[in-house]
Amino acid sequence: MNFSKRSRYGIRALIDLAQNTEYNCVQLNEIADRNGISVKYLEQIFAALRKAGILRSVKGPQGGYLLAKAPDHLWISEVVLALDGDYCLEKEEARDGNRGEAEAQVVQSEIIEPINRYIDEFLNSLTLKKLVECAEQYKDAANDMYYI
Amino acid sequence: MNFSKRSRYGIRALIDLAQNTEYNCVQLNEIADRNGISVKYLEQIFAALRKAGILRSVKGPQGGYLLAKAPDHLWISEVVLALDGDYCLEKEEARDGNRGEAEAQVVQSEIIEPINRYIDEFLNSLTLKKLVECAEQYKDAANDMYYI
DNA sequence: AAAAAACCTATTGACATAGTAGGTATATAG
DNA sequence: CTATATACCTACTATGTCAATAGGTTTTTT
Repeated sequence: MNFSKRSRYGIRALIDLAQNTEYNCVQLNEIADRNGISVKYLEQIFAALRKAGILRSVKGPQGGYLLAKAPDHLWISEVVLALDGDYCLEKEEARDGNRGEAEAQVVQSEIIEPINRYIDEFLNSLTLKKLVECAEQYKDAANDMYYI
Repeated sequence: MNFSKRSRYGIRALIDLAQNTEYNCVQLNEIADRNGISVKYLEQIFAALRKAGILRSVKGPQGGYLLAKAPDHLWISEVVLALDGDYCLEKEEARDGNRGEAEAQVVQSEIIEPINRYIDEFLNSLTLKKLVECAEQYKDAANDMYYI
């Protein structure tokens, strides 16, 4: 049970991008560098985000990436879906016919489904904007530490 | 993001065991057979459950397995922990020093931790007894279908 | 003594993940 | 118009985990 690096890096990179864009695009290698992520790996991640309509890109010198949506209309569920495919836990089914069907059904309805529902609702209510605000708070707090 | 077969099979087998024990032990191969699970694989699963103090075993003819605890005192979190180790999502950390530390921290505190908390509380409040009751309800419902 | 059960350890095949490598295409700046 | 900076594309690889299989040994009952 885990969250892939792909999604984690993608989300971190989007937070970074949202913070550093000033109507202009931001270069992928800058983002990769600021976050300690392999450039080549982040390329693949951004390709998927672009295909999903989450990012827009500009080629050539001074090119880079832009958010295709406002951060408060970009849900984290979309991002995870674009990067990892369906994040729901796999359905539990008895192998053949009805041997152990009741038991499999119970695992499905009493464990898998409730967890799926929670994660789905949770990621569907979380926007990039929220995460960016948190990152700013965190940075402010870290800065304050220096001045005490 | 998924639940392992190991845990799924383990839980299903425990539901079966709880339903079929009558103060006597139940043979592993019967459980495996009833649930369409490989005997050899279930052996490994039961070995782990025994080491975790969830099952007791009796060797020799007429031997088999018994629950080591009452079903209403056996939490599903224990079972998953015994079979898969820690089921919490891995911690998100910036790779080196503080490059991207704020972003990594946000992923950790705003995504990973809330999901972990939910799953932990959920599995910690779910007992085997509850699952057995559900399985019985499900079987009754399936039986009723025949008589309509 | 034979058989039935648990118990133990090693091996395997398939697959996914995380990353690397080496290029091509396109737009801008000079 | 050429060099360069950027995105874009496809293939490959190393590692590890999961799900199972295989082939035994040990213990206890009958």
